[in-house]
Amino acid sequence: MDRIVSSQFRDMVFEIVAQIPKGKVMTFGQIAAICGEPRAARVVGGIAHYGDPRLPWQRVVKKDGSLAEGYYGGVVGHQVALEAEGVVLNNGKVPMSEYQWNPQ
DNA sequence: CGAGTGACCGCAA
DNA sequence: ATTGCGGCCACTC
Repeated sequence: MDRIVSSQFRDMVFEIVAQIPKGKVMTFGQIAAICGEPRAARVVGGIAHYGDPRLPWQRVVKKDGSLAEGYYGGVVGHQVALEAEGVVLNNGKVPMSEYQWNPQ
């Protein structure tokens, strides 16, 4: 097991999001839980907003499969970005059972 | 430096 | 099913 010596919640989220493969999506709560704080889902959202816009935050969605509201262009732009990645949305939501990715 | 906000999640009524 | 509240970390003013 490799431990992230960065010891920064923010850096941890960056690594995880950056490692999400194309066509896959993760939830804020899931990422936060992997970072060690299953209740800091909101922190991930804040980091996403103030973090590196170059990271594929578009692959990060809510726990129930709905999309983020503060993404560039709104939920509409978010949906388009996901479809461009090869993710098919159903009823405006992502079938997590098929696209939710779990880090090794 | 202090206080407030934020792209969420889970539970309770 | 819907609404309201608490909780965590980082960043901005």
